Amino acid sequence: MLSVIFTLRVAILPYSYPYPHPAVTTDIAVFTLRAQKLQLLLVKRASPPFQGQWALPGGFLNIDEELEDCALRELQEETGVTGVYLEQLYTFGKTDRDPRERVISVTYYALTASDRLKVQAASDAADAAWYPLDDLPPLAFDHSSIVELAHQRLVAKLNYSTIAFQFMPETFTLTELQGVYEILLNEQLDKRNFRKWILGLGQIEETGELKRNGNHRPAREYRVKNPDRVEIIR
Amino acid sequence: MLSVIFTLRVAILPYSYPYPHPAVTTDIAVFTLRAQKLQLLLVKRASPPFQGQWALPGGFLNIDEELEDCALRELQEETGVTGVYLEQLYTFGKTDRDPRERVISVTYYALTASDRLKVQAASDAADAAWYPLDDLPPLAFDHSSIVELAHQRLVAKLNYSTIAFQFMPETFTLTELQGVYEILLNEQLDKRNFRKWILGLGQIEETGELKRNGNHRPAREYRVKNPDRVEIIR
DNA sequence: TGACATTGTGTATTTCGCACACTATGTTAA
DNA sequence: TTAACATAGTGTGCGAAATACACAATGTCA
Repeated sequence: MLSVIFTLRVAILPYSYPYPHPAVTTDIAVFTLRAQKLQLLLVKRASPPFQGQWALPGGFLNIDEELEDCALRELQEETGVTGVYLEQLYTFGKTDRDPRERVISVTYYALTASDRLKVQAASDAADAAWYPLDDLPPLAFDHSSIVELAHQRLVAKLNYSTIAFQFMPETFTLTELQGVYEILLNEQLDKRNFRKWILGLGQIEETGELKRNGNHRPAREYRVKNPDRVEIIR
Repeated sequence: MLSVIFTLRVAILPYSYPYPHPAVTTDIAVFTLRAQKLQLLLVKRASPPFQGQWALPGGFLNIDEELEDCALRELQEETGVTGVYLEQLYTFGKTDRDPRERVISVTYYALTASDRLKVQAASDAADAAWYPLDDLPPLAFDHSSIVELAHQRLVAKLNYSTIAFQFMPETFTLTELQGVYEILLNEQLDKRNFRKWILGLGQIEETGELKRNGNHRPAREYRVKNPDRVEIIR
């Protein structure tokens, strides 16, 4: 009839709290802008559960590894992506979120400029690819909730921080920057008001160069004064 | 000379990831307003490490327990406090944050009205008490960082949510409510502007009663329309 | 019934967000 | 060389919201 096999593993652990411990993972929602769309980095799962389904990059925490290092390592191992802006998002721990065992996932979201990217599936995943956020495949586990929360956080932060600069290449024009905000906010912005506002923040400066891009007037190039910090504004 | 005793415990665990798992705890920063001050709920540790030192209430997650339930349970067990407003804060996981073993702490912060409180040290703690936030004793582990972050979050939320209502008793006067904001923001507010603003939010309503409180004109009583929800405003 | 202590109220000013249209300039092709 | 092109770059006016500011109203208590 039906055989139920229940696997018991014996582990020798140096701890002082003699009760079963949950597994801890990190999962990362990496966003970028490609082809005028907000896109999300996914990996195809190489093994069960959810084998063959798309999921966020992520994996188990090593016992002597910092949480953030784990997120960056998994990202690198599974997708080859490095050098992203990373921020902790939320910790998901529903008892039934993983069929194998109790798993607590500390989730992060990350942003990166599309010109920095070399995505390639690495050892731990069968495949890695960018998907437009408005056209995602079904995701494994509770990863849809993670993505939704990450997207909310990202949009909320546009209004009171310089987080959008994380999507920009080293130099850019004001028109390009405005385009980024328009994609993220999903609405058209007024050119004069946008420029007044963004320059008023005092977070970008002219490079002195002009960017030529077609048979028309070239645009001034700007750079972010503090590209590695996300500043709180207002 | 010096004996180093290294305890190894053998655990039989039904999991599929054959590597050592960290312990997972929750810690909770509970705030209330007492004696015109923002105060924090602390417990005195009954056992090592940091035995006898003050710490946030909290403890180990049961393997089949939801994270939030764990926070509420530990709070109840260690301090007797129940019925608070609870929100996830951040997950702390530095490899060296606990001398015993690797511990990932999912932290929460909580708010409660001072009239709801019956604090008493329960089984798991030697003592429990409120301390003014501006006069805290040294805290165990990395709990100072947790408190600092929780306080930041609380103050930030005052500006764009109705979180301050969580400190109010069932009915209150506008003067009392203004006092709460003044304590939390640590600045004086203009009475007319405050009333215009707070009534404009449409989140409180008159009870119809008057509150007598001395030899002077009584004040109208108000209640929160939705006391269990924290609304995002603006 | 009058002194007291706190409640409750309005207006003027400044600041910020938002709507709105034309001139400037480098490129390219005739 | 010059004129058409395509995008870059710029200022002002209006309404809403935030802020500054002072006195009349009311229940209590002696």
